[in-house]
Amino acid sequence: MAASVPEKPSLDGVEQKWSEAWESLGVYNFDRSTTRDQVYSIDTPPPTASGSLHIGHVFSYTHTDTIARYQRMRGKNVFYPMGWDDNGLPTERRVQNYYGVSCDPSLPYDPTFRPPAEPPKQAIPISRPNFIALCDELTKEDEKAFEALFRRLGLSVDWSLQYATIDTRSRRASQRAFLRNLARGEAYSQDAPTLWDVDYKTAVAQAELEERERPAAYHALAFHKTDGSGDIVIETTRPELLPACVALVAHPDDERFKSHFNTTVRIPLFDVEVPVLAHSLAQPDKGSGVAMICTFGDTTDVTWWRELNLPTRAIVGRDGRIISDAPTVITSERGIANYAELAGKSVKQAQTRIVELLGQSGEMLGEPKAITHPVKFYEKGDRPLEIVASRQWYIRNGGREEAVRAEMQKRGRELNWVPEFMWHRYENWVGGLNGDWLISRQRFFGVPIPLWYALDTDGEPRFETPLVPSEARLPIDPSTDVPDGYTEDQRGKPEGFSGDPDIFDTWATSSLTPEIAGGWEEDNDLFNRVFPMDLRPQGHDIIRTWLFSTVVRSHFEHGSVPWHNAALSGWILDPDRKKMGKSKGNAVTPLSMLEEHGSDAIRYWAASGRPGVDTALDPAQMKIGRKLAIKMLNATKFVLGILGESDAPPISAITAPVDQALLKKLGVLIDEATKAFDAYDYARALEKAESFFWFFCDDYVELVKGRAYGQQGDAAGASAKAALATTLNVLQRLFAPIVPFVTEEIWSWWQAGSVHAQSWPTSGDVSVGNVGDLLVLDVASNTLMAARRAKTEAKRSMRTEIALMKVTDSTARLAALRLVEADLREAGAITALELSEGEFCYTVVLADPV
RNA sequence: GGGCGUUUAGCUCAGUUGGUAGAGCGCUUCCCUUACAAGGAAGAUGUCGGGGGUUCGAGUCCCUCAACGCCCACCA
Repeated sequence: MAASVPEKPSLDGVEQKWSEAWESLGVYNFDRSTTRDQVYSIDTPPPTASGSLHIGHVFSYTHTDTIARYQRMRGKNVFYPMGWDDNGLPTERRVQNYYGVSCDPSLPYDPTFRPPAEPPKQAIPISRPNFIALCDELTKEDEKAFEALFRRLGLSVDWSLQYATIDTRSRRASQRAFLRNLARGEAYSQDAPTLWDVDYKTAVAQAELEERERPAAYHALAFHKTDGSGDIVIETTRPELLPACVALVAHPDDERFKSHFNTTVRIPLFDVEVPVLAHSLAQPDKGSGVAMICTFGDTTDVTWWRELNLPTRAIVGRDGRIISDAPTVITSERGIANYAELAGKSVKQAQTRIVELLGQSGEMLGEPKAITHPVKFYEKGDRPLEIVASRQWYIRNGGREEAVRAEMQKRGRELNWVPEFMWHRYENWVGGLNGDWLISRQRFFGVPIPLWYALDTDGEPRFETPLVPSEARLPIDPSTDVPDGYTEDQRGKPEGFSGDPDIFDTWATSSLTPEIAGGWEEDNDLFNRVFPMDLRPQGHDIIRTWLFSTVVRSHFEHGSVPWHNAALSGWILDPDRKKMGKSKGNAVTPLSMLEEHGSDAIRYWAASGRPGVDTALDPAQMKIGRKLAIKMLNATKFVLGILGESDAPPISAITAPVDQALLKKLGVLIDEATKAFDAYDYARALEKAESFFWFFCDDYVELVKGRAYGQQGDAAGASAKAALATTLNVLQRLFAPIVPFVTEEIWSWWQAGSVHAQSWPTSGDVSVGNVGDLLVLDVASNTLMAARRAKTEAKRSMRTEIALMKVTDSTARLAALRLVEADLREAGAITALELSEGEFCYTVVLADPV
């Protein structure tokens, strides 16, 4: 078809022009009529809706998009949905502030409730369903902004395939999956010591921990032996837990303490008698070699408590304060008085006070020795975690059963990890689990645990036999919905029922993204066409959470891995090589970068980052991307100008040796790019295509333009034109996954349809038979370069004529040179040519200045 | 303490069955060449982290050490 090239090609406005065209043409629509083997399905990460997108999102989502576009061109029907993670604490906090409301799950649903126009000073308590409705409303706005940015970035998502992790479909899937876990015995509740955030007042899972170096101090405390034979001195960083002490412990082989085992001592200040016990976890080289076990100071205490069958004497409440009632074992007068000094104080205040008391009583030896040590925090929290006993729901994940752990590790090995070494992180994590997956949270905004409990005659819940809704009723909210066989007026009454007040942790729902996006049990026809999915792209920091939990759910529900490939993206580093934190003031908004450099340039930068490799935020790389896009505009315009109005000759017209060589080189490029994309290495594909493209522009086009204009006759011209047209066409397709806007623009100048709907080229497409010698191209390039060098070194214009070129080279290379001699002559690289065999050497004589 | 990754030109990084060190940026010099001056051409630049080994030959394979980064671990 005749080309229609703009007078002055430009990148201005291509993002808007083409993203609108793609939407209206439905270029990226998923076609649900195809079978599983024709589908390529992607479990897109749902970004957190209440944050803001940062450049890291742009980076990693671009990687996925290049794969999606490649697979689409390979003829796959790409299932590329978008989710929004609007479920969880960030949204909860935002909604509270934005509307001036607070969630009270004990309140009934009010269908007429509307928040006031201005948030009131005093937060309005509302029911959980009302609260969720507001969360839904507010996150919709954020999601629109995110979608606009992703569209501008050129993500080839099918925007009709959207979900939010709090929407009805997700809540239903989350509750359904849980009820099935419950029915099969994979989910259970247990009253047990749990890591607890005292500010959020919720239990926290192992996967959500992080350690922070905090100042602390060793306090040396003397425990008097009850037999009067002296003292045992322990060192502790948490003297305030003395009333919760249930034993001392030392290593069984520690000679210093062997004689003390199974004797008793009295706790300083409180006079409670506790035993001295032996356990192999006690470390002789730590502190004084003997530790006090409290319920509970840290996770080791929990292990000791469980394995040594110790009693529970909890003193830290869920608000992080010392509870008012002293353990009943404290009976001495001073013990009761000392406890009263601590009751109601925060842990920190209690520590200050107890150190004073210990000083007065003389039971602390010397001054506290300041240290810093790692302390466990909830990753979103501000105060150290406490350990409190509470009833929580768990899903088995291998943390307590070797057999389940082995199954999870086997699933990990079934995945193709990109890059491969990321698998070690999974293996490491699963191998190090020390408890099952805690899924319940004492928060409001999230998917409610879909259970009620029958109340006995005393009004106490029967936790062992929860009341379970039928799947047909889902999603339910037990705070307002009523179990079958009961009426609302029985809520909270003896012999009545109560709803489980808790919600699922956000990972308990997002571990089901393949099921939610794929329409599991809602649209099984669709689900069977997309599951198990082909690709899970995600950050390597959430292997232990999102990736692992998704594997756990899929393993139990479907008996398979949830996807076949897991591609882990790297971090964006700021120019100081530090991980770019959202709190860092230097964070540039993605939109401003897209506006400044253009979407293709940003994508080029992103695609230059190898899979899984941390990459610096580098504006220089973006500028190169923009330069490439502009070069593509200009080169296309030029080549189309050479090709003229009539159709380009077919590939069979390619007869000139240099053209045959070009096609051969092009075939090699196609194979390399294909192999790279198949291995999820978009960066390598780009690198290869880019270097070919610059060679094509700088050398090949320069070399053959004269012949293509017809200066060596029609047949020779047709050969050049066919090679130019074929190569241009192929290059546009090869670049399409990386820089979709400029390729669509230049494709539209001379081809019908969207370039993104074209097939991926194969080396077979460009084969001209077993001909073409790459040596011809190499020699031609060398000759062109020798001519340019001579002009540059003589500080002469590139228009300067070459009077004579003497070439000494091998027989084969001289033969190759003769095959492009005419083209070189027309390109101005030679006029007179002298050839001789020998050591490689070019001598160039320039014409005299005019 | 365990695991993983990184270490190649001033900077950012390629280097895939072991075979004479690469790209881009930056730098120097030159050129308005009717596709491109927000461009083009050419040039300079490296004990490939250290040490040892295998080999005719090692940036590439093996051992070892070091630095940096990340993950994990029972952190009294």
